[in-house]
Amino acid sequence: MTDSQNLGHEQRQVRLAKLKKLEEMGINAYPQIYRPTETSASLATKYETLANDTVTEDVVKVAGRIRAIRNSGMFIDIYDSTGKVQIYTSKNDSSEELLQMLDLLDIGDIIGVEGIVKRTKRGELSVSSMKITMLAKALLPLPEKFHGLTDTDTKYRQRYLDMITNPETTETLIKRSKIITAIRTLLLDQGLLEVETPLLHVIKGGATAKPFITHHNALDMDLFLRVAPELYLKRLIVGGMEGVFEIGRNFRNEGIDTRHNPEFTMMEIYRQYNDYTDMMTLVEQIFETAALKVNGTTDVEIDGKKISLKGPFQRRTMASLIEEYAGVDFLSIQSDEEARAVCDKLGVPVADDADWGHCMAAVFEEKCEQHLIQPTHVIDHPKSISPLTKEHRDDPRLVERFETFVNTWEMCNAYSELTNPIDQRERFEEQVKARDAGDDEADMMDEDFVTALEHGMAPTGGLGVGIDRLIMILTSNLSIRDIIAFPTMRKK
RNA sequence: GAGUGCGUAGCUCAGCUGGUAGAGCACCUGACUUUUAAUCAGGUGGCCCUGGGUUCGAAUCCCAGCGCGCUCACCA
Repeated sequence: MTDSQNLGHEQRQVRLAKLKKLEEMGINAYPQIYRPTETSASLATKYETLANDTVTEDVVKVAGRIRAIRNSGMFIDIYDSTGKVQIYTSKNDSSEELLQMLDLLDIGDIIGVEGIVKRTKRGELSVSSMKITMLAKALLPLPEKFHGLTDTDTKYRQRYLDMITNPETTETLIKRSKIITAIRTLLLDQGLLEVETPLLHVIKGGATAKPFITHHNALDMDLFLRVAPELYLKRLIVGGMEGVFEIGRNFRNEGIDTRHNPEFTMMEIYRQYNDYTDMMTLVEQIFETAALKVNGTTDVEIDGKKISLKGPFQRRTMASLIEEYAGVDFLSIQSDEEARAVCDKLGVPVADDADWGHCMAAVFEEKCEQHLIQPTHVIDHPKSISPLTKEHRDDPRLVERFETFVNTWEMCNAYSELTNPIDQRERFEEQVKARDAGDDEADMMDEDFVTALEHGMAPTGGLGVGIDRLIMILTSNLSIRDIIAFPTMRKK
């Protein structure tokens, strides 16, 4: 970046001069390796009982980034991944070499320090330096440490600066990693197999969403970045795998806001001889396990709302929620025309050719979602908005599907998977019709997938979990950009 | 995509109804073997986001653009 060369011009010049001086002293300011013997945390544990104003005889090596220099270098705070270590250097009894190095240090430098463990009069556990080794000379100044970095643009574009100056940013990213590990462990323990399926799709399918399109040169063929892994994971079930899951990125070419990033992390799970009720239980296990693992409790608070992730979650049919919040018994409506008239009366906008199912979904979104704060499985969706879902065993207008809502956000989407190839072909044909009519989010016909079903797929339960939103809930963050290390940004 | 707010030193922010740029931290010089956002004295540092316009004069007012936030639309 030519940008960085202009940044902090004056302060950069000062640091370059110090770097030059190090070179003249025969010091490599970016050495190959340094191996500390202790961390901030290990020192704190080992010397917990060391009394104030006490010097040990223990020589240790620590390393970290300089965050503060006080009293002309007498006290230096360095931070490693476990916390702070104070470095103490007395000018009175230090070598010429050490004092010279002291002069060349700046806030932001990464150094290694070999010295003796002591606790100062004021009670700060410290390393009394004998030798300071430059491990990485920083040429640019860090943001001010008291306020930290607050400019959102810089936080997202230069996340490392955000991490260095705002510990909660790092904590959130660590939690993110732990949540995913906890879920992965749970699923592996249940005997599921973690698999990988293509990100480059020849046919867009598995979700109603606008895709990113890219091009393969050698094949001279357009490809879609996947909007969902669903259709490939099901092929693995057809092939005989008992249960599979994939945690990975989906790409959807849609708007960016506090809950949407163009690439986001989705987890999908498929298990033979399960239906959607089994998937509800699995959702509860996943949420509870992740919460307990990273927070030690199933209680969370987000946006001032207290939420309990302890299962079982309430199950509510979409129809019953509509009845409660909109006062309409949608199941008694017989025709598309009547459904559109009801929407009109409720002030819910729908397309002129919207069918009964689309109307029902629209009313649910407008009138019900906003009330779903505590975890709720919304079950039994209309068929026409669910092209990959098995028909409901009690009502052919509905499907065996649920979406789990928390804090009004859709967290999960799950079905008794559609396995009937004849039915699946018809559903695809309806999607193609919608697509031809201008709905570029509708699915394409996937002949190869229908062929797979024609070979026979066992009854299967499937579940998709929006991992980013789960992480938002578990870390009490209201913006997806705060739980993704590098959110998508406009080119500067 | 629409509405709206913001953009001033490396960072965090002031800057009134227009009069030619400020603070704290950081940086430099010095003091103090003391600290915990160390302190004290002095100093350096600015394409006031970009481009137009109004005006004797614009960081300030107007228009357009760029970037970011928020809300809405689309969606998970």
